[in-house]
Amino acid sequence: MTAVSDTLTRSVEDYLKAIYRLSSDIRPASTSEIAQHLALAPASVSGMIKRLSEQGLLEHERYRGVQLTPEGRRVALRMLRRHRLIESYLVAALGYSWDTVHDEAERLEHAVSDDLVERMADALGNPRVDPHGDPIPSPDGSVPETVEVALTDMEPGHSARIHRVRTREPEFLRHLADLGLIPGAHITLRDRRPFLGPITVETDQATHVVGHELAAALLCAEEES
Amino acid sequence: MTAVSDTLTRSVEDYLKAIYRLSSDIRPASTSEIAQHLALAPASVSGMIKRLSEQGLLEHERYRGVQLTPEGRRVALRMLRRHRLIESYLVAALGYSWDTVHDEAERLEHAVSDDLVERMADALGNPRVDPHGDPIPSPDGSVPETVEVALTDMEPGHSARIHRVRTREPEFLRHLADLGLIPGAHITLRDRRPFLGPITVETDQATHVVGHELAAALLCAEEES
DNA sequence: TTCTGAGTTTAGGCTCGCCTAACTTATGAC
DNA sequence: GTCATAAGTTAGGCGAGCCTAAACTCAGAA
Ligand SMILES: [Mn+2]
Ligand SMILES: [Mn+2]
Ligand SMILES: [Mn+2]
Ligand SMILES: [Mn+2]
Repeated sequence: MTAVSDTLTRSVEDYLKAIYRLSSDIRPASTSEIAQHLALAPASVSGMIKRLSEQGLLEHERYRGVQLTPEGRRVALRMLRRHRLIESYLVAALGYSWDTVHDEAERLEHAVSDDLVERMADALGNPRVDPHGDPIPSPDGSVPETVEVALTDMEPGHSARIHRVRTREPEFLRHLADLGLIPGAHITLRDRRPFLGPITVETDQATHVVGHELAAALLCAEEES
Repeated sequence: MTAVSDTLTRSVEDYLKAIYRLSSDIRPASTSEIAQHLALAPASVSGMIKRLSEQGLLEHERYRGVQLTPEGRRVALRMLRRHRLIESYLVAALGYSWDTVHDEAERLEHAVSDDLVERMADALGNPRVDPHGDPIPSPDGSVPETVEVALTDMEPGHSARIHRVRTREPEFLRHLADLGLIPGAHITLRDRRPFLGPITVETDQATHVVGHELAAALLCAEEES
């Protein structure tokens, strides 16, 4: 029983996670995208792609990009579960703040055993989302689907609950927390200026005018007003 | 501020830990000892020794062995603190048993940040020994000295408290726990047969006749009877 | 005092994972 | 339809970290 996942290096695990994020059923991930995401030279990525497709972890169409095989996806989701549970555990059990957990999890995800991950999950009561609102894949690799809309795509006057925050930058995360724009917060879109202009959003505590980029990072579930 | 410890690989950290264990002020660690301890070929160890002595982490006298420099010792003690605190945390916070924590700690020690280690220490109230009774070096690298004697070196009739258990083998550890021979246990040596013969030891619960090897793994602090 | 064998080192080879430089392919502007 | 250019691939190199095989060192036995 030498499962593929027993022999994977840290690099390989991070490649597969990156490709999972960057590709979809309809769109492969390009070499340069992957290189950018992992801060590597495109040539290095080409080399790794060759190895991983020979190992059956991804499908490569030359000059077109890559997609994960079912096996590759399995590994990616396993890493994602680890990463997000570790983040959750650090926040809930060790007093970390949501802007500092990512780097720690990025390393620990490769070092923990399945046993440890499940113990952390149990200790937390098997949470379904991590501190940033990202869904935690189940051990069998299923990811709960949710209907989410970016704050930039909502209509003025509509209300919603913030589900998820799409950034890992500590400064950005601290700023969002300062504004009360965190997962679970109830908000109403008050105004939206055209041409990527500022957005006025009301929380239960205050009203903020924020930039388009910030608003685009907030994924929300719309609610009846 | 590029401290040496920022650029060390997992391998290097494990080498330094091994050399810390195998050498003393009066006795260097030999190539073959290190190779044995890390399950590597002696030739591989020779190569690494060359690199590490060039980096100033150890002193090498050709054909004689190695000793840590102060810098090398600093790194080794930092790893030992990590290892033992991780073991302690896994047992105290996540329900691990003392026979299963070692392998997990052996990997995690290389992945955790100083911040995380100190958070775990705080969560546990800064313990001074790990689940096996091994002392946890302080952040500044000092190790509490204790007077310990192996059960095999005690005189019949004398009483003691078990301080420390010198093994990492899960089966051995489970057996010791079954017999109640764990750190903190109060014991009295009843009989000691010559020529590495069996040893009769009495705990507060029962009396056991154990082999010499087992008794040699129990480090005790003698008490007045 | 020589010799021999255990222990140590060197030499050479391998994979992984990265790099830069040079080349190849696909694409879309014309 | 050509062709410039962006994107992708190949070629070659390097360090880390391991290996085996061969050469060397040294201490103790003869
Ligand atoms: Mn990672
Ligand atoms: Mn997250
Ligand atoms: Mn280790
Ligand atoms: Mn221990």
